[in-house]
Amino acid sequence: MTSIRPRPATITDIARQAGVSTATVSYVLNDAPAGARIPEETRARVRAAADDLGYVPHASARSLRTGTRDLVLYVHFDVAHGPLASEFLYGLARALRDLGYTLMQYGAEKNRGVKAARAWAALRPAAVVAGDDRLTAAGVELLTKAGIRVIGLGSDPVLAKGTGLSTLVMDHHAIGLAAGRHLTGRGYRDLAVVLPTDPPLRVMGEGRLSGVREAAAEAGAAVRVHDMDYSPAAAAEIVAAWRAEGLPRGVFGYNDEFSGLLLGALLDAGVRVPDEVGLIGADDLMLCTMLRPALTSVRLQSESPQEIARRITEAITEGAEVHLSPWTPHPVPRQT
Amino acid sequence: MTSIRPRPATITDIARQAGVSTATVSYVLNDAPAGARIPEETRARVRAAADDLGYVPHASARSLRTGTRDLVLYVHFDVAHGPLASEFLYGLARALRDLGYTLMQYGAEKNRGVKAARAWAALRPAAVVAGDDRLTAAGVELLTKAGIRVIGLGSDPVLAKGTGLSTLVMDHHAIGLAAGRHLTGRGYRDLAVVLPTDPPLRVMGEGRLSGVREAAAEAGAAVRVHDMDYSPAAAAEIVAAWRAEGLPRGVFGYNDEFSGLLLGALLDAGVRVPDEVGLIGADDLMLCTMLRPALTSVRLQSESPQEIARRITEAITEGAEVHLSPWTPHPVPRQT
DNA sequence: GTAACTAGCTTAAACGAATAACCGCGCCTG
DNA sequence: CAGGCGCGGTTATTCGTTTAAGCTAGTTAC
Repeated sequence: MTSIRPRPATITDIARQAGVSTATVSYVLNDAPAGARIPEETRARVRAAADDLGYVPHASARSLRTGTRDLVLYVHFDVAHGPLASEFLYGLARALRDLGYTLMQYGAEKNRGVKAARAWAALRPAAVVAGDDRLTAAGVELLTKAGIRVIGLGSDPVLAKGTGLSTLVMDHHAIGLAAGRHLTGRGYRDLAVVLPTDPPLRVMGEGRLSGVREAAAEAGAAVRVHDMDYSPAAAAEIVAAWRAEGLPRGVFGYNDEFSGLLLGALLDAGVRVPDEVGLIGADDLMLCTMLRPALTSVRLQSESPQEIARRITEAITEGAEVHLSPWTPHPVPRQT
Repeated sequence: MTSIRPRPATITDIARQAGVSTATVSYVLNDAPAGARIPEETRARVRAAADDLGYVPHASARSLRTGTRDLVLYVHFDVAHGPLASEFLYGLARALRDLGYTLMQYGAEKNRGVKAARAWAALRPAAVVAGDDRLTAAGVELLTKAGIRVIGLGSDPVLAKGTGLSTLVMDHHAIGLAAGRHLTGRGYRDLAVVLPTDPPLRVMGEGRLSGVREAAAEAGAAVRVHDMDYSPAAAAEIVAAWRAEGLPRGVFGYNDEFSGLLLGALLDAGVRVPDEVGLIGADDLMLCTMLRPALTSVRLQSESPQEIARRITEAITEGAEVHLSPWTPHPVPRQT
């Protein structure tokens, strides 16, 4: 097999075909002011050759020469694949593109800290957005020293202040507070909260729990806490425990999916929802409208992606630390 | 603000600090055979300098020089955000990395055809995996001419044969066949199938429908078809129509999420599931175990990501057309 | 005494693109 | 007729890296 591996056309190829120098080609193709004196006839010849050869500029050769970085790396955590995260990412990508940046998702590496940071830095992005579970101080320092802005997803803005690390967080306390107030607002004084065992989720769960605790304190309600992994069996176990020790009146199930599992287990145990136990999730997934009774949830309304993208580019161009928390929670009451 | 924008260290910086030439640095850092005669003492000096400066090689400068492409672009379709797609992608990324490639997701562009192809080609990937809704013949040709392999997600392998386009498809007919046989196997002879209105989903839905039709033909069953968009209202409308014209005995709801909506609407209408209407979804999401009655579903078992990655690299290195269909459907019976 | 060899490097040329600086020619002006 | 200038480009350098080819001082062989 002597298949000639096709080579992408370069400006040199165009120059040869159009009978000009590569400089001329570059000036024409970029409409560069320095090459303003090139007559239309030559321009046309160059453009025809480029078209004919199917020329596409070599992005990294260009950025090597100009020293510009337009890549923003998004290292998603394992949990970031719901419709909520997906839509956020999509909007952000579009907004960043409109500002001249290219957002790429890069999620293969399980490794974290300096090792991961080196892999990211090799790509010379302008910024990297990464889950805080991937970041270590040494890793952040390596990136920062290389002129790469780091935006920690879920990192604590208070801790980050002054370290050069920017943050993009969901205010989990506020989510828990909204959920808790919804429950206490219904008159429930005996609350239960589910805390996922999966480590990245657990951190968020603890933030949400503290919000529920605040709401409970306001209303003089009690709060029970239950570890749960994401499985029907775990949900059944918790419900069994409730049967034994007495049902809670209001439950915050961490999010819609954990709440969905709990709801199934409650119904299996013959518990009447919401007459005996009220339930609220979070994320307001379509799932809520599939369940019967339909699940009450805390919706997270995001700021406009344009605004978030603008702030991120601010961090890039001005080297500023930005701290974003673009989601506002509000409860969506349904049947539970 | 005279913040000196930090510049990543280069081999030139290391060379200066270690008092050697850049060639030596390169030889040492790459353990190159050509530089085998460099004594340990010099090596140590170079490595110390590299460490000290926090050196990370510039991936695109390197690949510019060596002419190697190790990037695989994955242009996800809008629908690719379920746990199924997520897990597949994750495994693929890891497997490709182990083979020396870097998988990146690049999903911002709504545009398709030649315009999108140009954007992808600018990044000089070794291959691009893209939804067939993003591909046009002209776009594929542009990429192929630039030596970039194209793998169409969901493209028809029969049509692609000989065009140079590789394919990675889900066998929707087989999914529909499995679902249909499950329903006819329960003795149902009056079937209904839901067809999403969203264009990318619709194409898959049609494939699944043809599978159900085959199963129905085998058993002498009738098949009704209903358009549905992904909303509770659309589900309620279909159920209302069924009430009017007579309930189907067995329903294939396209996937778990559409089936979940249907289930909710059926229960709202007082229909007993599965006594009056049997229901099966597809994807076997955790959602199935949250619903009551728990949703029967068609699970898609994927081949090992290593094998898929190997085939993809085969397409890259040998320029071969590969046609993959790594998912096998089998029904998971639950309560519906 | 010199050719041959080795150790330990360095020099220089690429890769694809951008761009500052220059160059030859024709024409006009003083 | 020298000098200047506009036109239509070209030359050369650079970005960070790799790598083939060379170079020098010292050692060994004959």
